[in-house]
Amino acid sequence: MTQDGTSTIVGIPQVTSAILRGDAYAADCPTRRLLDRIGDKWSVLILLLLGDGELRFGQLKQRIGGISQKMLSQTLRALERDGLVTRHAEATVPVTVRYRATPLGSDLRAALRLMIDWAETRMPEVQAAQRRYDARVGG
Amino acid sequence: MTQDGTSTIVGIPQVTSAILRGDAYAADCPTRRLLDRIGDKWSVLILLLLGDGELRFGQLKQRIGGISQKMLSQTLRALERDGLVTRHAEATVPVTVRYRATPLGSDLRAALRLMIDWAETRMPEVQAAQRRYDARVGG
DNA sequence: CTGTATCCAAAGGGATACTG
DNA sequence: CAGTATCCCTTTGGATACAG
Repeated sequence: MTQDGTSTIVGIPQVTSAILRGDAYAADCPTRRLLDRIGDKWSVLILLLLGDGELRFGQLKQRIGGISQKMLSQTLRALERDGLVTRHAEATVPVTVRYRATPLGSDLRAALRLMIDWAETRMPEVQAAQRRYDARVGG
Repeated sequence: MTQDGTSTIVGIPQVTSAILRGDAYAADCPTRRLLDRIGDKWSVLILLLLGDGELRFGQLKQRIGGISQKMLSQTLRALERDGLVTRHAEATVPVTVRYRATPLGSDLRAALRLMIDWAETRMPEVQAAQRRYDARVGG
């Protein structure tokens, strides 16, 4: 901890160890950037879907309601760059592209599942809390 | 599955069961909205910090590098509304406010920890993948 | 200390058109 | 089919000022 109350962490800052030490999270922490990407709206859904095996671009697009071609393409490229999915293009006419999760991506998917399961099972409690809050604020 | 290829799910759509059925995720699925909020950049960090016990507004602000007063305030209110954190204001001068995670919030925090731990331990692999990707695309 | 309100710049992301 | 490029509107979020 430096004198101004923030910590300067070299190498790969570990957010959890920063917590244990009582340090501040560096704003430019690589782990935080990665966290932003993997917690991303579309990344979560794509990884979840790719747990079932290979899927084609169009299949992903169809099954993720509301995603635009641009965002799907963009997110897939980011996932590929991070080593979370692989892309295989077959030279058919028209071209066939298949995406699948890498072992690294599958591992992340397992962690994300927990978050998704939480959201699904706890949704009623969240909605009840919202109603209570709104009633309290509104009244 | 309706004829246009999308599914209309009533009540609380379950994304995982939608996957198992091969249905599309509804774009307006409440679970997806909740997922967006809990995967949010700031929510994750706040919940992580509140696992240690109570923290004051200023302490949170100090320990989360780069968060603005506006976003901290805004995110805390959203978390409170969802029943994930509680807010206790003491009528001191100036006022003292303490936040802590609810049981529901703590439970979510456990799930988020897995995601964070993944990010921290797998970061080297992700960075290696990025270098490989950039080399392949650049070259 | 813990907020809220406002302004405004920057980023996100949809729609559309086009290509191998 | 599976993208890329562009336009442009919308949302996000920081900075600042102000208040209980």
